[in-house]
Amino acid sequence: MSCEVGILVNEELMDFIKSLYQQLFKQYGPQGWWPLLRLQSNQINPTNRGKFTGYHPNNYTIPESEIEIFEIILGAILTQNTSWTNAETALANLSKSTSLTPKELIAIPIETLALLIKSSGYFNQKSTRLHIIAEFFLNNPISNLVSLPVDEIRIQLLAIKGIGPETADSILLYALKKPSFVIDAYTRRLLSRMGIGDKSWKYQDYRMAFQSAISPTEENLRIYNEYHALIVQHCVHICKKTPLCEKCLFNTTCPKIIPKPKKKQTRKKNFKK
DNA sequence: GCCCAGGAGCCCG
DNA sequence: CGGGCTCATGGG
Repeated sequence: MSCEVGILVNEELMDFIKSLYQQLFKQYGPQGWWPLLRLQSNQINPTNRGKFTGYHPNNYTIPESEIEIFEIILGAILTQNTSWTNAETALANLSKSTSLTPKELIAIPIETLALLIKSSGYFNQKSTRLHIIAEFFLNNPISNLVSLPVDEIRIQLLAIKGIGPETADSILLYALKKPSFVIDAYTRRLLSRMGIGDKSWKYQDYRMAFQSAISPTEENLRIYNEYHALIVQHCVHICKKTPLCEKCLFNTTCPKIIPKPKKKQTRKKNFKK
């Protein structure tokens, strides 16, 4: 199925991808990604955090300002390999100490930044990377960036330390409203269990499969937005690491290809303590 | 205590 | 180019 210049996406696969979207949307409805702090019904505090109230189903005008765009960009970094709950707490802390602008973010010392975002994990890495990203957006104003073609913005984002393919596509799609399909671990898991792809498939192979089936146009922007969010919704609750196939809407059609015994998460031996 | 969460970079053969 | 390691908190 794969070749040197990427996978061959045939008609059957494209139909599958289009059909998968229809079924997910019918099951779960509009998801309203990406969440914003201002849409939280209450301020984040120890009792309401993690309730994911910042979503906005059926409202595709979000984000509405450069501040909100930058908030999404920061959130995309903070949530890397981290639950949104922990990233959200970090973002709320940041917003209390600064307006979320590149300029003000750079003014915060790295050490201070690290303390503010502690809850998101990897705080030493992420604090330095937030500085790098803030500097990029200071030198490359969003108003200029959005006028460029999506592929060109993507290349620029990927050149920034701390932004890999998934984060770049999340920023393009949810912050900059550019049609770039987001692939994550959930997407790979869902597709592989349904018999699509194999170990040779890389990020770009999955991305191209989706983008061949649903072309990256302005009019498909909403579908890109919802599709990724729907996959997350489905995989968090049903197609989990240990899947709940009995509750799954694809129960009768999915081949349920569950790969090998999962290897344990690497854990640092703590000798000095 | 364990596993996991909306990854990415770097190093090494 | 692929595999393995590192980063690290908070919730279940």
